[in-house]
Amino acid sequence: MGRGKVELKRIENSSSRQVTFSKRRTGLLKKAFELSILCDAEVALLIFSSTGKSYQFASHEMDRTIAKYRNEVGLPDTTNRGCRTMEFWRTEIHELKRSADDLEAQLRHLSGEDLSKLSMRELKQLERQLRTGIERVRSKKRRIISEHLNLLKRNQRALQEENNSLEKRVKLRELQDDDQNVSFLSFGGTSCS
Amino acid sequence: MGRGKVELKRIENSSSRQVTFSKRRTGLLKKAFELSILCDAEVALLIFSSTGKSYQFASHEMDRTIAKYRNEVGLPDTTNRGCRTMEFWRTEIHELKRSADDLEAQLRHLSGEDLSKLSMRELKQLERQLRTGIERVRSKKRRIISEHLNLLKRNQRALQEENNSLEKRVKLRELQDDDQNVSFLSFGGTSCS
DNA sequence: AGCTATTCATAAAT
DNA sequence: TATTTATGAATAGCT
Repeated sequence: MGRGKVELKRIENSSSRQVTFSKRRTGLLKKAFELSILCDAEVALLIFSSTGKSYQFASHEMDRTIAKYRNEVGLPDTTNRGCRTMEFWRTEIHELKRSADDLEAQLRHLSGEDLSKLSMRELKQLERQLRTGIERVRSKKRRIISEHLNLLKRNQRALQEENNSLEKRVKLRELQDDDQNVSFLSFGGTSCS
Repeated sequence: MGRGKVELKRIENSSSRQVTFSKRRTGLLKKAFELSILCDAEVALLIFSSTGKSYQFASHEMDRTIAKYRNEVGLPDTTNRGCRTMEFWRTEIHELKRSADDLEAQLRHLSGEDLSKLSMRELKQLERQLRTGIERVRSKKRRIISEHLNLLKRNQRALQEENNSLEKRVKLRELQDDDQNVSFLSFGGTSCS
């Protein structure tokens, strides 16, 4: 943004670098903040300028977020002792419960319940979502039915063919019987088993 | 950015929130990266979605940056651990996550995803549920629209009445003015302000 | 620091 | 989810 693209490499001019650092740092911190608010996310951001000055943002307790990171990455968390750990788990569980509640609310909405607090726009989104869902379900059903039909047809064809061949054999047999009968009648041949 | 401003508050619609989270997270990580390159800064960024998924960026070794932060903030870090109740919390969390997964699966089904394992009977149930849902949503929409219409009509009627009364007053005033003009012309009455 | 001309990011819709 | 489009934001280069 600005008057021309910028190549992604260290800005050599030191004062430009400083100015850009200042502007972009502000922008980055703002965006981190916005993400945490808009999307209910937990965000921690640490920035050190090349001259060593430090800037941070943390949507929650910084240590907590770092602990979470450590936990995620695998290493046991080095920040705290027992009691705080417990607090950590408690929060963790609380959040999981909250997100479960959220999921349940979504489910209710998709079932057409609890609609009273939704705006027109949200209702429209919901309807679109439901329409997409129903269309997919129907399409899946059609596929299943058509597969089933194909199967039946194939079976039918096979049965038909079997029928034909049996019929031929029967006719053949009848012809043979006739022949034998003829033989029998004509020459008094032996009986067949 | 995008089609309209966005209020800085948690996005209530969960799927919008998810989409926005995904987009903004990407943007934020990119900007963090650019800042570190362009300005030769040390940047660490931790992001956790509200459902607990984790994303990070670190221009240098993450632990190094975190240690730098701790040093900056004052508290040197401790490497202590050891709660035996931890196993309990772990289980607790595991169960919560499982039930959340369950809810998510249901949601996916209602959105027409992951249908491959469902039987015909289940698909039919799903379709019925979706139909019910969509019908309820539509009915809610109709109610809102009709209420809105009524409101507009009432307003319109009120405005019309106000118009009528204003019109009357204007006519009255015109009549009075005419009278005064007549008076003025006939008897040289004083001017009005 | 301010000021634009531009490029970017992204909310909605598809 | 990916793409597209319409718009609001961020910011590079100047002053």
